[in-house]
Amino acid sequence: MLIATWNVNSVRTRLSQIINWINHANPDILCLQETKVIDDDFPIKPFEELGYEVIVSGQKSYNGVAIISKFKIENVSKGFPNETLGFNEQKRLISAVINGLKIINVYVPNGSSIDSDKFDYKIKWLQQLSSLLDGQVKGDDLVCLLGDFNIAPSNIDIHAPQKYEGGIMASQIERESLFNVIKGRFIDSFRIFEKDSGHWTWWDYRNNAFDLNKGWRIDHIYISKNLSSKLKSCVIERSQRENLKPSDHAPVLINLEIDNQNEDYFDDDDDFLEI
DNA sequence: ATGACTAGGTCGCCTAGA
Repeated sequence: MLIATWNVNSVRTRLSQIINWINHANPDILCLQETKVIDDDFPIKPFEELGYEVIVSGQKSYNGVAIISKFKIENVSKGFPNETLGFNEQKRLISAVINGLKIINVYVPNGSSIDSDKFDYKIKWLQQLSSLLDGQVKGDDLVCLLGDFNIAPSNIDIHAPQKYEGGIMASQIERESLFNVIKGRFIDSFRIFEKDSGHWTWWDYRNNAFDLNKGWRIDHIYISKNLSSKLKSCVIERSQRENLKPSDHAPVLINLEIDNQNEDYFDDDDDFLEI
């Protein structure tokens, strides 16, 4: 099963690029962030015509997340469970169960700068996410937590770590907050296959950053530890950043060797007959 | 670097992104 995440920076502006990439990469599940559109205006039809189901949680101008799936989407949840804490006005979280796998698609706040109110919001948002996982994810659950985290987990995830040390997306408090979300429950899919620096998922639109390959790795696909033996690959689809009028982020894609539940049942029958 | 790009909203500048 191919699972992808992509901050598209407006689903309507990027629609043809997204459709082209789906036709090229053929993901089973595609999680989008920064859709920048209210639910009624989300272009669902082009995805349905390709055989996908779509769930969305969006707002005007900013934020917005969506899950696009070839398989049946169940147990849909939008935002955090406690509506009274004020973390659901910005549409940054959508989750569902697909083929028995819990998919949690996040668009973590950027935080602006570390001395801003937005930074406080980012840290508190991550605490909410950690609490959500504490409350809802049990030891044997199969979980994929993916999206735009707006945090480089370590210095090797930044093209010039010394320049950005302690700053937004690189600060210790953000990394600790992310660690507290992950804390032994998940593995970073990309780092299973690539230990070196020089691999980015985001390049600033400014200063010719992509041509100079001055990027950051801030989009991540975390899988629960019980899925580690199923993980076959994790790649950054860097070529999408070369598109005309691209998103500033590239998609990230994993291959998890788990099948449609119905197919599993057939496989089990075959095994039984052979015995 | 009070900078640079890009998108969306209300409209010729603002917020926001990261």
